[in-house]
Amino acid sequence: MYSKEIIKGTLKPIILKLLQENNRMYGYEITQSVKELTANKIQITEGALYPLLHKLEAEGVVFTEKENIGKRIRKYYALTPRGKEKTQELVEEFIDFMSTMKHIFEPNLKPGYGAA
Amino acid sequence: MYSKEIIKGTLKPIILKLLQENNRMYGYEITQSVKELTANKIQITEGALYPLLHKLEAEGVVFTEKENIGKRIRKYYALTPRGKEKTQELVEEFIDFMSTMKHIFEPNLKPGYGAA
DNA sequence: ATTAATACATAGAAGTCTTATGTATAAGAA
DNA sequence: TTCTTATACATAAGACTTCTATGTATTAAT
Repeated sequence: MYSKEIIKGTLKPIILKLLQENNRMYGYEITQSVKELTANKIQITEGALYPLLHKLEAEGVVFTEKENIGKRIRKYYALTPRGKEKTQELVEEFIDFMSTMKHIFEPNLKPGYGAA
Repeated sequence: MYSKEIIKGTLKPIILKLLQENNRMYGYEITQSVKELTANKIQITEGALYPLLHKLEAEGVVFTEKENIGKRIRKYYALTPRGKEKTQELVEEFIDFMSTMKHIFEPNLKPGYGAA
């Protein structure tokens, strides 16, 4: 597990990137997906996830579909057309940002190496 | 300039990394250095920088030396021995974190490619 | 003479995420 | 069958980080 501070600011990009690749996902699925993808190094807490998903829905970035799984309700989230555009921009910005950070933290490597 | 949210959580790692490489730096120098290193994409605000430097000093991570430049006071910051250890850990964690993020955002690349 | 750059600092507000808590169903273990 | 764990949603209060705005003062440039 990474220290909390280091992860700040990455929640939204991660969620949107996952939705970009998976068409639709439900909250719990997102938490598990991130856990697996990061070998337990990042665990999204529900207290952070659900309010953010609600906010994204209110902003028109995602829309929801409810499904009944037995007696339980599952709420799927997917990107709206506008959400897809926003996500593409954010993902590109994030990749650029990581490239810049790499430049600071691994200055021995050639600039842009391994990045877009 | 990157959007504000994306930079969250990176201020401390960046500052400590710079101090690790430069022995000692003063506040304004840090802001300019980050500006140059990132081609104006990241500009550390003074309202974020100074309180953080003061906090790091209170925690024993950095110590200060004041110097008079003409009639102006310049306050240099440098890592304490303990600060050097902490910084090394944090820098390694950050590089690991970036590698994990790259794995999510550029899954077409081989894992660990270009990272430590 | 005025503006921009250098150089420090703090207060209040905004925003992000954590911790804690709550509800409820389904599956698996004892 | 009972208890625990996993699944699945949700919110409120607080901690923490960073921004915006403001303030002071010296030096360099126009």
